[in-house]
Amino acid sequence: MASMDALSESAEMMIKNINELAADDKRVRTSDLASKTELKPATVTEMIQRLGDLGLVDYEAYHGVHLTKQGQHVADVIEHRFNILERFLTEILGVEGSEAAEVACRMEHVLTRDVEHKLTTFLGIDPKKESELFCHKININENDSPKYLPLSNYVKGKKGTVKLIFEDEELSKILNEQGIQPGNKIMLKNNDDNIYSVETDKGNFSIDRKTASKIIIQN
Amino acid sequence: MASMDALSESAEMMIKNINELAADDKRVRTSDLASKTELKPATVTEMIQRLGDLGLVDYEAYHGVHLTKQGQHVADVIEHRFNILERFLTEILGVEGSEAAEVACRMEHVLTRDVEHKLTTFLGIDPKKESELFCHKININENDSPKYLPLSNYVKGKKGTVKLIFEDEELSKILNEQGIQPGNKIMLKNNDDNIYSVETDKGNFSIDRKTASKIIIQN
DNA sequence: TATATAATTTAGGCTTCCCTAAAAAAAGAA
DNA sequence: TTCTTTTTTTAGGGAAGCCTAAATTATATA
Repeated sequence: MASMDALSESAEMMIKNINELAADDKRVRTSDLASKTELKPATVTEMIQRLGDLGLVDYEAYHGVHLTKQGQHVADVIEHRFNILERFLTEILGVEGSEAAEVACRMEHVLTRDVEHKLTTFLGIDPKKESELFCHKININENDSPKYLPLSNYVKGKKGTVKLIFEDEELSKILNEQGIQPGNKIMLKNNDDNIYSVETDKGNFSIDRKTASKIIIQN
Repeated sequence: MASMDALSESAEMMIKNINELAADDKRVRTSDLASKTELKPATVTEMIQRLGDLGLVDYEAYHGVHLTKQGQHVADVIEHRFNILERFLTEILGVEGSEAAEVACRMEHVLTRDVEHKLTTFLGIDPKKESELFCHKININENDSPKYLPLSNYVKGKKGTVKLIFEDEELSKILNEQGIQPGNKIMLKNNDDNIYSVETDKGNFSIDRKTASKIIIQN
């Protein structure tokens, strides 16, 4: 197995792009890689020849490339690292989408396996179940006449839009980072006594009643 | 102000090392940089000449370098980024020390200012107070405005209110039974490495760092 | 002070990664 | 099928970063 650590960022990016352009089992063409990477065709040729020498890519002159088993493995690792970094940046830190993608794209090349695993676990994903990474879908159910209610009075299992958060800048900031901000959809998954379990597009978490009472929801 | 983004990782590393070797106002010698960076002296000369051309370093042939104001600024930013990344990796993710340092040292060059700020805030540090950055402890005074921190970062002996528990309904249930639920007061009695001893109104018990990192406390 | 030793720089070479321009091959059209 | 157009490769060049070996400058010592 090729030791990933030897690969440059450029080489890894080329592998990533080959992977993203690969449809069916079709070979990826130089010109497609050139436009995707914004490099000149001659540069792409040079790079894929190098990757060919490394056994990461099956290169045939004038007939494009496709990833070898080793190359595919590298691509998978990079994709995984990108995904968890992007999720961490957007869901935990609240970094805006396109910037998160850019930074994740730079960071993906310097993660170690250990850091990758620990970050994956931190995000609440079982590192063994790769599949979880790629499905974070949210069910949308349409509702009836608009009502404004504090989240503390809201209906279990119901989805609504955050309209207002009372006072407390510090609290707002924390809530914002978790996807609770005016305009966003959230769902009250469960509540008993003092605990309100909420699902937002940034994930799940729990808040107390007092906090919930400060969040006004429109269904 | 020099636009950081133009600098290569190598250049930034050289600036970082110059900064770390600078004592008093003494100029840093080529040979010292060579041994610290594990580069050959000729390579160091070449690099510091380039940095000189960029105005980041005051270079005088045969008499070493010292950072210009611009260079010092770059060094400060990098040091800051390294510190918060290292803290995040060790304190939040639980990455072992030397690996955390290595990864932080690679990542420090690809952070944007926004991500840097958000990560700093996440660690419970006010990004505006630079000074806090360099003291490895988080101090919370009685009269501070409310701060939200992961329990894994909280202050030993300090009482705070649980605000939020990330993810994982299973975990929430278990914690709830132990008195860790949003709205409740808890105290971090002690922590070493991976074990966090907590006192709640239901008694005392211990959790691991990973779990502690998912519990957000407000002082 | 003169000279030996140590530190530094210059000179020249190599690889990666980028480019442009020209040649070669493949694909499309007549 | 032949010829034109498009795609791809080759050839050659430049900057960044690394190197070794040789020349140069500074420093230490006799």
